[in-house]
Amino acid sequence: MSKVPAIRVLSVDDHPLLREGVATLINNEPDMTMVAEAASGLEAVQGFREHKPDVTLMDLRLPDMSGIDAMMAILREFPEARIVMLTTFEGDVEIQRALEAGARGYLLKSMPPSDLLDVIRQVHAGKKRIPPEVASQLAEHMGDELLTQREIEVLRAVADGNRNRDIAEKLFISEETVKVHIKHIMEKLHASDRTDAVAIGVRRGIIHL
Amino acid sequence: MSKVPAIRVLSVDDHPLLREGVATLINNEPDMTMVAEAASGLEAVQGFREHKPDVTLMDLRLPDMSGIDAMMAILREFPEARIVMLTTFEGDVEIQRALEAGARGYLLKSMPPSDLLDVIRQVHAGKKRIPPEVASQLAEHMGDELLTQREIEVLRAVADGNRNRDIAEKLFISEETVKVHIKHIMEKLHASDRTDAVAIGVRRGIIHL
DNA sequence: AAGACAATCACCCGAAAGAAGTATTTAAAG
DNA sequence: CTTTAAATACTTCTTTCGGGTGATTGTCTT
Repeated sequence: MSKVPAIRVLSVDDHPLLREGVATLINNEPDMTMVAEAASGLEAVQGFREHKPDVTLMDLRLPDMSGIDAMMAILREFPEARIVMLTTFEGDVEIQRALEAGARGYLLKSMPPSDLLDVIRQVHAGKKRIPPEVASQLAEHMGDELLTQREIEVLRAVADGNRNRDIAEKLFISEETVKVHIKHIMEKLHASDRTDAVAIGVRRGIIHL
Repeated sequence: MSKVPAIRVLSVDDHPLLREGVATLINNEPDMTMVAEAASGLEAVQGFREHKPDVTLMDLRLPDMSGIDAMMAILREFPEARIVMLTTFEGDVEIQRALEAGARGYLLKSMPPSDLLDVIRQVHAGKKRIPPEVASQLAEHMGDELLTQREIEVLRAVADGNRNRDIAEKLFISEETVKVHIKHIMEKLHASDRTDAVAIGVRRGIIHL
């Protein structure tokens, strides 16, 4: 019989226990093997360089940089890298950003391990896999306009408790312009006021507290 | 030589991979054994009734109820239960509530597994263990006055994007009273306005989005 | 070149929010 | 039985916010 080489996996997560769980799961599968672990974005890039895993499982929030940034760093160097996000539920914007940046899959830590194995195999075979829970969350806000970079800056400043006048000073624009930005933000997010806008922005992963 | 009975552990977390990691870690220790797992608060209570574990590891956010509520439910029935919170970082208020409600320890998922084992042994021996990272976070807001239940209700309503008038209607009080509550909230949280109050409330674990 | 969009600024106006003070009622704590 | 704390309510005053309308500039796309 012909022996197929095992799928070599890299796990990136700042929770040792989670990595341990992934390692146990992976190494119990005959056709998979865990080749490395990383607890931060930098470690992830180094680990990828060193081991060239077939599939990388990447958490979204890491101590040094976001998982998306870490993924982009890897993809710049290895465009054919197969990376799957594995995270607790985040807003639809995070999901979208991850997929646009080149993630081959998006898994939730609450999913059954069998789904995880399934997606790893599919991604290794060159496919993309987005589970229905994630896809439907994504579809929820399909038509919605995205905030511009400037609007996100303003929203962050609002979330920090700044008045319009303070935001104007910090961004070197007039208070009137700030108001226009906030008006657009509230329209795009369907928010009733600035506080609601911040809450929605956080829920959807547009900003972080 | 006398054989000491192993420490029997129950793990409560809605992430299967995390539970798997805990199980692997525990079962690799000669003096510990994993007797059950639970993915929700209800399962946790049932699992405790059935197995009477020596130490219970409990996540803070579960699908059906908060980990603190689940812990309180268990403690009502078994006051001598030894429960340790094991979670990602939450606000100081969550930590305080957990400890006041009877948690014997508070661990972060980002800590090294050896710390976890250490705390389990200490708690099993009847001690309480709060790691320094957690303790210092707790000390940060030691002098601060806590929000009253009513104030938390109002803050939740603010976070939902309600105007003062709407809050007044929903809580069956006058708009003036709502203003007084919000003034007190902002003073206690050192917030510059209602939006800041919501942001701080979320960061400190007083409310959730 | 035309059109679309993002970012900028201005002026007006009414609605809301926030600051400060006073006061009553009830409930808990001493 | 006081004292304290929480929740309630009202008045006055100032500041801030948010809606509407309109305009300019630069960039990018078609």
